[in-house]
Amino acid sequence: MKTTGFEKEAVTIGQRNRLQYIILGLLDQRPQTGYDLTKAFDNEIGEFWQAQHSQIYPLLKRLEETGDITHEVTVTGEKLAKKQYQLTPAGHEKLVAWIGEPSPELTALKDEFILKLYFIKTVDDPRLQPMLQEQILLHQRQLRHLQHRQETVFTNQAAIDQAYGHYLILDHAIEREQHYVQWLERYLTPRKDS
Amino acid sequence: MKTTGFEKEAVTIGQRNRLQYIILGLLDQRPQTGYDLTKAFDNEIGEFWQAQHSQIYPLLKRLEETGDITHEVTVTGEKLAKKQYQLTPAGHEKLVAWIGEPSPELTALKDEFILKLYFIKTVDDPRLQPMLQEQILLHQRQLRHLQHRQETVFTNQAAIDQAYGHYLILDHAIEREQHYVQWLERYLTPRKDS
DNA sequence: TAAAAACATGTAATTAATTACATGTTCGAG
DNA sequence: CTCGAACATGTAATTAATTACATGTTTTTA
Repeated sequence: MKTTGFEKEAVTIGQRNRLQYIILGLLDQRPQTGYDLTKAFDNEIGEFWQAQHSQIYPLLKRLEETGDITHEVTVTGEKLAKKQYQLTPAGHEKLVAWIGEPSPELTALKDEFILKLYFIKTVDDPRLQPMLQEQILLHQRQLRHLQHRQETVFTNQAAIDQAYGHYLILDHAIEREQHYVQWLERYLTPRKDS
Repeated sequence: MKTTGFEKEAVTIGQRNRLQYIILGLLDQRPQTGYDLTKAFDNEIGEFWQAQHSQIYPLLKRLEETGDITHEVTVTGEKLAKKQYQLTPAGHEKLVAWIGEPSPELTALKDEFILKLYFIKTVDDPRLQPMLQEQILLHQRQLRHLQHRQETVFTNQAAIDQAYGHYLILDHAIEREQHYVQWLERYLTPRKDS
């Protein structure tokens, strides 16, 4: 691959760019604009992946160049032009291929609290208990948020059957937060009543 | 901050650069070389943060410029010069300040398997069960690895007392993997005996 | 009806992080 | 004594991701 001299002409997308697959997956559900895709990260996708519009718009352009998506312009009102993107057959294949690939990598979790904990050397460090308390509040809040999402999104069995994967990951996230809180509470020393 | 004209002269390190604190924290334990720090990511730190030497060496240079660390050169054998880095009082303060700050952000977990699951729409999708099986093997392996680490690193109470935070995060990681495997197994449909 | 919020789309600058390039030394095993 | 593994330190190129800059339209609400 180093001797052909053609590599620079190819529109290449980094192998580890997983955002592109999220975009393909979202567009597989229905045609959407860049704005719509951006909004999706405020809602369900936001629970497990983050992206801003400044990353999405350029990527849409690249995906169109690689032939994975196309767009058509629709005009709302007098002059506001929206670009509705949709998958091409090639884009759909690419999505299916990605889902079918093995996922042999462990999550690279980058939890700042865990990082700080590592540098707490002794059980009686006065910073430990306040840190645990802060994290309990944080994760209890996240747990309530996730439970609320589950209650509002999956109100009946039909909703679960139509978006089973989404149901699974929300269920997984809820359990993860429950266990996180339980773990934190186990190491929290109750404060004395004064 | 936008009108002084002096900003460009300051050596600034991005606010979210948490690798610098890992380096400060590791150097707080004992003076070390860039190579030693890199090795630390192959071992315990590697469980929850990743960095290559190509990121570490330039950062050591910047931390020295900002006055957080200093180094002295020691020669091994005939001519191999090692740079032993150590914290300055300013660097120590910076580490302490960071640990003392609140950590109000949730982990941005970027789990490719979870991402793929989101796009599985129905319970009878033939890709689902193989995906669950693959992840069970992956997380069982990780669980065994973590348990082995715990058994070898924390062989007695004294070891726990000296590195309590490390003990906590290893304990946390083990429980997280246990729950992950349990969760996966719950959705795994047993294969029929043929 | 005026203002604010939401809709809509982009680029620029910077930083973080990975992969590849590049070089040389020391130590231990065979 | 030689060869390979581990020690040791850097830079370059690329990609990913965030924050800031930049502009304009439509809809809702006060």
